[in-house]
Amino acid sequence: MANKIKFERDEVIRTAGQLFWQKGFNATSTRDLQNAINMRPGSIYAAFGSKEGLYSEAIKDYAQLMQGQLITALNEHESVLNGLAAFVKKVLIEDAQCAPSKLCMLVKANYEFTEDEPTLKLLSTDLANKFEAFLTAQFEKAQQYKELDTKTAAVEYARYFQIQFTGLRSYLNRPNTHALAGPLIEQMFSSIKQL
Amino acid sequence: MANKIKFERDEVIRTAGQLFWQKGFNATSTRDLQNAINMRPGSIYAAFGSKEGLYSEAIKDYAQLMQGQLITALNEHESVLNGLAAFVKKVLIEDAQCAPSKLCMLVKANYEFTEDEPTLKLLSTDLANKFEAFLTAQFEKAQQYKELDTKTAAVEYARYFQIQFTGLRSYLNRPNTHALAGPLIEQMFSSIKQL
DNA sequence: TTTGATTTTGAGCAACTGTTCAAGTTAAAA
DNA sequence: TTTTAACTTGAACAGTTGCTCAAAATCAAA
Repeated sequence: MANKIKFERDEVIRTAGQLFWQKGFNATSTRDLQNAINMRPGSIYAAFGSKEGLYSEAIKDYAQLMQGQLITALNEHESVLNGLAAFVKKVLIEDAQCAPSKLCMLVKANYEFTEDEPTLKLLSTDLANKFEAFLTAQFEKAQQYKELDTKTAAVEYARYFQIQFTGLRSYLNRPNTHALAGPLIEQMFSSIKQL
Repeated sequence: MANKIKFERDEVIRTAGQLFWQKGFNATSTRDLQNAINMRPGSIYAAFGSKEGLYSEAIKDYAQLMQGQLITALNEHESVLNGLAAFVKKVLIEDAQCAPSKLCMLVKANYEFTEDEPTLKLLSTDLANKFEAFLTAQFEKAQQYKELDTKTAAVEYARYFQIQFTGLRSYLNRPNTHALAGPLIEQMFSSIKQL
């Protein structure tokens, strides 16, 4: 007894997310979004409430997608550290060409949002903390498997990993640095083992 | 034979820079700037040409200020590594409270600008490269003073330093992480020495 | 085939954006 | 004191922004 929704919600969120990831929240206009997802303002606002609402869905989707990629990489390797390295290589080398940005969308959010966008600042912080918790669990596993020393707490490994990963992505965002990706990833993991 | 300029150019650039540093380029409106520097549009555009022009001056000023702080820290310490550590501590611990942002304005620029802002993207890249060159020179000095092994090239030390520093600042931008600053800086420098 | 709840459309609003420029103000030089 | 080039002012413009809402389109149920 009604008209049916004519768009695939997940697909729309994914496409909008690609734009947001590339240009950031502020630099993405609602007209940009309308064109990208091929929806008129009325439909967008009926489905997502606001530009902020759509962005929220998009960044949550991104975080879930990333965690999914990490889980896949971990499943494909016996060693936790090898799984983590495979994930980092996939993101920084394979996906680097086709992804909307070389930077992590979560970190980009962390850079963009200040106290005058409290909702989105909080959301990005929350997603980052959840990712850290997931990483910590993985490093605990690595310690159980005797891959890493237990003198350093798992959460410290997780922090160190994120600092390395974020710093590395930021550096590789500069022009003409692609060739450095491989060696710098090696360096990253050898320094993790030395922690 | 004229009216005199009534504003201190350097002071205006500094104040505008603080706003840009805090909110980013896109989120800072020209009205925000007008209020902050207490100038009317006509004067601003006569002096700086455009919002981009003012931002350019501001980010160049920031880079120079930072390099000045680093030089000061290096002069106050016999050891290059101790000088670098003092600089990092000053930025991440002392200045962290009062600075407009916990993040580096150059890196923030690197995160914000895409190919549709080619001028500012290029400028931020250029300033980052110049900072790397300066850092490389310092690590060369550290090697000459036998503070660091010469097996690793100075430019690799400089890259590693930047990756650590950027990653660390990004991490410390998260809420409730201030207490971690000290230990993480120690960790950073012990890992540099192990490189 | 009609009904009616639901979704889609897109013109358009009010606020904000970066920027311009004619008019006013200033102060050194004549 | 007058002149005049330089600087400041702020109203206003044209374009963009996020968003609304009445009207049109849609389709399952009656």
